[in-house]
Amino acid sequence: MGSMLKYRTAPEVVAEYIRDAIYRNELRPGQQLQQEELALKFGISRIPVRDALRQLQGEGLVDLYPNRGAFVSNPGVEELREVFGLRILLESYALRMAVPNFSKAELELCASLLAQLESIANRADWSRIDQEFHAALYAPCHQTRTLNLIDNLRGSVNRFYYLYLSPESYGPDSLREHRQILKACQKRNADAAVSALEKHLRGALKEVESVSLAAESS
Amino acid sequence: MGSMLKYRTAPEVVAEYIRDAIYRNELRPGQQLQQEELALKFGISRIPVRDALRQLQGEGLVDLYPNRGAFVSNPGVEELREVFGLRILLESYALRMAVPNFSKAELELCASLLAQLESIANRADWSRIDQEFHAALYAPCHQTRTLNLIDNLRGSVNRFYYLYLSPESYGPDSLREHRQILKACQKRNADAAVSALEKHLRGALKEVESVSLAAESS
DNA sequence: GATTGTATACATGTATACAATATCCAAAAG
DNA sequence: CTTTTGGATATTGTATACATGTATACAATC
Repeated sequence: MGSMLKYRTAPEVVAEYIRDAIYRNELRPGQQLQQEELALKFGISRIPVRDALRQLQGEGLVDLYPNRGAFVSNPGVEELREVFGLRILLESYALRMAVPNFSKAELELCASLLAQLESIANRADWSRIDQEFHAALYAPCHQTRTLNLIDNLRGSVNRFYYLYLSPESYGPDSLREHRQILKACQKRNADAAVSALEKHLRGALKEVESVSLAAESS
Repeated sequence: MGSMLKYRTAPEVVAEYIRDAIYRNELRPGQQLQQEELALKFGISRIPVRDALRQLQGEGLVDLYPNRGAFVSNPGVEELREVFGLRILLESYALRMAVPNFSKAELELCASLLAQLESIANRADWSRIDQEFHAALYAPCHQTRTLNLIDNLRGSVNRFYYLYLSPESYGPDSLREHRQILKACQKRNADAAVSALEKHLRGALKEVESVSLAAESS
């Protein structure tokens, strides 16, 4: 990490709030984000809010239209398919590099996160821990730009996964695949790990597709 | 600004200028970008300049340090290797999807750009046409986010390729590989095209590595 | 002499004020 | 009745002014 200063600037605070709210589906796709409203909420002026929105645009979470405003990005089915294609490509790439590097501690972290997932019912916690589990899987590849890209891609589509689906519907399959991935990592079997991960992502895409298609035709 | 072409907003104009200057190595890696100076240059205030810098940060061309300023990004050898790894992954992916889709017109565009490359001596033109040739190769995959990612990755490292090397040194190899790629596309041979592209990129990485290592040890 | 503390200059961060643009709705024309 | 047009309103875009943080140079201390 660049600096150890926990020093957080106003635009970062605002960006983090909006990002989190989008992840939680508190802010819905297509919804407008008004500068004045956000400025009032944080007791600041619109300038740092604009900085935050620019940053989020770079992450693909927000679309900016000149003189019209900022909107939570709302990808169609085609774009979702494209992003999932990229995720499969990049997450497989990162996982394959990570497998030979896993330390004992890193494997235990994954196992611990998986254990937490096994005993979770509510949507918000599942989403957060799921994210952490995947991040822990890829982290040992030690490539910061790659990890950032993966984070962005996951962030821009994962919210659809949790938008309408209940943990009961996606939980069992997802958990089984998670266990397969981790077991393969423990055995240092990169091919098996990647193969299980791909199945996992293709399953997620199918769920998201059905939800998204239903939403578009309404 | 004197004659404001209505085709873009001020931040975009500034961002494009800086981006282009970085590509041309007019602005060197590590160099500071002062808001006031840029504002004066364009006859505007610092606010739209700040917007432009935020945008460029998202593209990875500029690093922003709070209360200290904006600097042209200056990746080390490790990061260059990482980005080239990502480029090989993503550009191969895009090219493989593009090959079956090439129209006659698209193939002719590539051929025309290649012909221009054959007869170019100066560095700046080579860089621009080379960029266009590669863009034309991947465009038929019709995946906008993928193409944007590739553009960003190319932009953040390609400038090092043209920083110290003379066209005489990289021209011949590069041209031969370009011809191989295009020929394979014309024959709809995706494997051959991707294989030639990978060789091309690995060669470029080697050149950049030697330049960058020399610069770091100085 | 080297290191630490302090003052000054300068660049960045942000608030306020104003300008430009888009949106909305009512009134008029077809 | 539909379409168009004009202006009122709201929101974004930008300039100016002020506040805050950082770096450089110099003084004080060990």
